[in-house]
Order: sequence, then structure tokens, then C-alpha cells
Amino acid sequence: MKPFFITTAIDYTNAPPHIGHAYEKILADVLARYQRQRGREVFFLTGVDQHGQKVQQSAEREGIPPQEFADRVSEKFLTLWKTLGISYDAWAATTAPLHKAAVQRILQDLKERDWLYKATYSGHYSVRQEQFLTDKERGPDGEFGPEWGEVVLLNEENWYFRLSKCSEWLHGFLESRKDFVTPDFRQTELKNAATKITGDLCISRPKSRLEWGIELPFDSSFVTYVWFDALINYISFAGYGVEMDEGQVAFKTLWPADHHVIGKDILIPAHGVYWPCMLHAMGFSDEQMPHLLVHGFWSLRGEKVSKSTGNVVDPAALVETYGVTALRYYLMRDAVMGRDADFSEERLILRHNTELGNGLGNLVNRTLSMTHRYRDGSPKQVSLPADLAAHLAADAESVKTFVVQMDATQIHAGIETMVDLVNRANALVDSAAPWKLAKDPEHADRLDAVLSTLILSARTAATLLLPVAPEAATEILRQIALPALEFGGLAISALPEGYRCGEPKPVFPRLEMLVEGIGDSAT
RNA sequence: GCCAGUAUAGCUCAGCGGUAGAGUAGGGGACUCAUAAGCCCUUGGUCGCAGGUUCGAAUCCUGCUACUGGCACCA
Repeated sequence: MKPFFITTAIDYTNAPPHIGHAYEKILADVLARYQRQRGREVFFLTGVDQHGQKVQQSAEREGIPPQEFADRVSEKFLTLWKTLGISYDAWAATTAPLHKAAVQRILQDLKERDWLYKATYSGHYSVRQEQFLTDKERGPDGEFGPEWGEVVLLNEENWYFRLSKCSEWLHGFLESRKDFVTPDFRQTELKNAATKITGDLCISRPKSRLEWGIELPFDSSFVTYVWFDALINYISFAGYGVEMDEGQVAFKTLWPADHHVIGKDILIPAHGVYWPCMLHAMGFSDEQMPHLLVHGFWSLRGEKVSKSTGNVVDPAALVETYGVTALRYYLMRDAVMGRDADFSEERLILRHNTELGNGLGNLVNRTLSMTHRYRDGSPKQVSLPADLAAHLAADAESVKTFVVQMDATQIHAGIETMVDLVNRANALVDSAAPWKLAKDPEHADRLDAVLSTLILSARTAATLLLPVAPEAATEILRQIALPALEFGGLAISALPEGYRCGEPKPVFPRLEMLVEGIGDSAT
């Protein structure tokens, strides 16, 4: 089977990471970990977009070289991904020589096949903002507002990609590949929008305006702008257009990407129109087109997260306060794939304390505690009575359901399946009442069977939690002294020979609400 | 303006043609292995509004309202 190839958007190194960046990477990480757990080889690519005007401007403001500025911000992302346990296999930094070489090779090839041409654009240009203005920027009076400063009429030469040559192909493609985009309502949106996107795509900036980019191989007075730099990362870092050496993963075995995980803001037109058209122009067939997994945004108490309102949530601070387990669990649990979600620390704490602490954590704790108290950690091997066998059979069904849900990228649903399994196990503890069984020697076998069943259920629950909360799930497995269950393996209804469980210790300490929330800087 | 999405219990959401559901929060009870957790029972809703189709609609259709988003020749 082809390796599972998953990418995220590469983050722009102009501003430090916020909760949305963290969410996207955790999302991709959970899917990557899940696939590895299933035994599939995984190539998980993430990275940073380091070129561009804003980086150049920010660096100038601080009086340092753009590379230094980009590296500094990149470092913040790298640190955060380490904190969050993002298990990426490759790091796509767009200033890497390998990437530059691939971009230039692709541009040269497209130029030779007449996909690129040079043309002059003339329009209103804001000297202060260093950008061309459109009618959208005009005020109600039809004039450009004072925020643009001096506006001049300017002619500028640039290189263009013949996007319009692809429009017919794109429409056909979106018609035939119904599952190009997940969720499907995004594909509908894309189809409607794609028909309105006409004209060609400007892919360059004159160096007089922007130096911080990859030089066009056939015209040294220009750098390529945004998309032919950033989007190419998905293939350049997978080995496309790069000289192969020993350690390089062969591009052909990886492509196409199983998921480009992106936010809804960059679907149209970048990933939904430009990217497939670029690939098409490069000679990729319809079968070689990747799949887009589009996620929603997090708002903060119903408000859009934005720097101007100061309600940006710093993921590093959240980890500091609540721990990586609670954050990863909450973000995956409360956001329905593809839809927007509202972030609140109350809910983060609620999810953690009820489902993880009271539910799973307590199940593990009480199970191990009783196993030690009544059986010195080693339940005797007995054949299971019908009710307990049925309980384990239900667990096996839950695993199947989980696999279906995770394969469909419905992570929130998968977690719910885990929670259901835990609730069933907790109910079993009460209905079987081991503390009563322990008082009567006649029920000795029954007690062994119940404890074994509970340990096996806890193991299954920890297995399902593993992709979402690897640290905590690993700790549970350590305490119950069993390896994770293998997906697709046969249901196991017995503990191994000579089994002895470890000492229980709370894995999910209760979280308390702080008087002042992290996102409350405005108050 | 065009195109979508959402509107169901205080909160988060599921149901998508056949007598209103889950979790959580609130109330009550029995228990004691456990992170005063867990278990059982229970109070909460004229399913945004108005029409229509149907024997029957939260579920399909039409219109309206509110909120969210995409697009509108942004190089």
C-alpha cells in the first residue's frame, strides 16, 4: 500500500502561531498517528512559508536580514510543534535550497511549454502600502481613502501563468471528482466560485518592489510570488523535481497526497483552483490530483479571532496552563470536522474533567486499584461468562466503528466512540460490583473474569485515545502493563500469561478554572 | 447582487418521513472499588417564523427572518 501522505498548510512567518495554527497541525498529527497505528507508512509534511513582502517589510522595520527574521519566527512554530507533539516527518521551509531548485525547475519547464508569458499591467498603486488597488478599495465616493497615502497610476511588467487555459479542464475535473474536497459543501462552494474566476494568474513581482523570494530562472529581474513558491512545497519536499539521493523518499511512491489539510480561507482560489491547475499544467493526470481536507475556524466566545481585537489565544500559554493532553483532546473533541467551533476554556476544562478524568481516568484507576486489592495485580485466567464475553464483543464493535470514523476523518466522532466504550465499562463496574464478589469465595472466578474484562476494556479505550492524546494514552498502557491493541487484529479476550498490572496513578488530574482566562486580555 | 451553510432542552450537538434524543448543567436515590469520581432514576424543547405536499414533517417543498461563510474581472 502506498504510504499515507498528509500535509498541512505552511504557516506564514510574519506573526507567531495562534490557536488556529495549532488546531490544524494537531488535526493532521492525529490522522498521521492513527495511520501509523494501523501499520501504514506515513509521510507527514508541514512547514513554513518564509518568503514574501510582509516578511521583507517586517525585517526591514527591525533592521535585520529577512532570512534572520523568518528564521526567528519559524523557531516559534518549531518550538510549539514540539510542545504539542506534532509528529511530522519532514519540514518544509521555503528558503531551503532543495525547494528553490524545484520551483525554478518547474517554472523553467512551464516557460518552455508556453504556460507563462510576460505582460504589462497598469493600475492605481499605493506607494505607502506597496500594492496595486482595485475598485474594492475605493470608498463610497469612488475615491481611494487616505489610508492608502499617495496613489499613482503605474505600469508594471509581470509574468503570468495561463490559468484561463485550464478553466475548462478544471470544471470537468470538479464535476468528475466529487470527493476532491472534504467536506462536500466546500466542493459545492468551490464549483460555484470556480466558474467566476477568469483571467490569468500573476506569478511574479519585480525585484524593485520585492526581493525576498525565488528568482525566476529565465528573468532575473523578477522573483516568483506566493503560489508558485508556497504551493510547490507539497511536491518539492516529497522529492519532485529534485535530484534523488539515497535518503530521499521517492516522489512516485508518495504522490498523490491523501490529504492536504488546509483552512477554509485558502480553499478558494489557492488550493481549489490554482493548485490543481498548476499540477495539470505540470502534466499531472486527474488521477494524480491530491485530496483537500478543509477545516473550519475557531472563534473566541462567538467573536472572530483577530489581532486587532486582541483576542488571540496563545496555544503555548494554554499548554502551560492546562497541559498538552487537555488541549489536544478538547480541540479534536469539540470541533466537528469542517465546521467552525467556539473556543472556551470552560469547555476545555469540562471535556477534560468529565470525559478524560471522571470517565477514562477513573475507570483505569478503580480497575487497577481493585485488581491490586483483591488479586494482588494478577487476575487468574478463567473463561469468560456470556455477559462479559458480550461486553468485550461490544468493545470490538466500537473499534470497528472507530476505524470507519477515523478513515472518514471524523475525529470528533471517533472520540465519542471511545467515550461510549468507557461509559459502558464504568457501568459494568457498578453492575458487576467486584467489591461484593470479593467478599464471597464462591464468586472468586467471577471476580477474576470481571477484573480481566475491565482491564481489557481500559486497554481498548487507551488504544483509541492514542492518536489524540499519545502521552496520556501511553501512560495508561504503562499502568495497565499491556501494549496497545492492534487494529484489525482479532478481539483478544484474555490477559497474557503471568500478567500483573502496574500501580494506578491519576493520569488526568482535575483542572480548575482560572479566575481570569487566557483569552481575557481585553477585560 | 449571486451561491452555500447554520437555526432542535440553560450549554455543546445528534436525529433528516412514522409517537422529540445524547452529553453536560439542575433535581432525587442506592452504593463504596475509584481523581467526592462512578452507577441508577429524573426536571428541561409548541425542533427560527409562515405556508404547502403527505394518512403522518424537526425530517421534503416554497417564502420569510437571523447569524456565518464563499464569489463579484482583488494582478
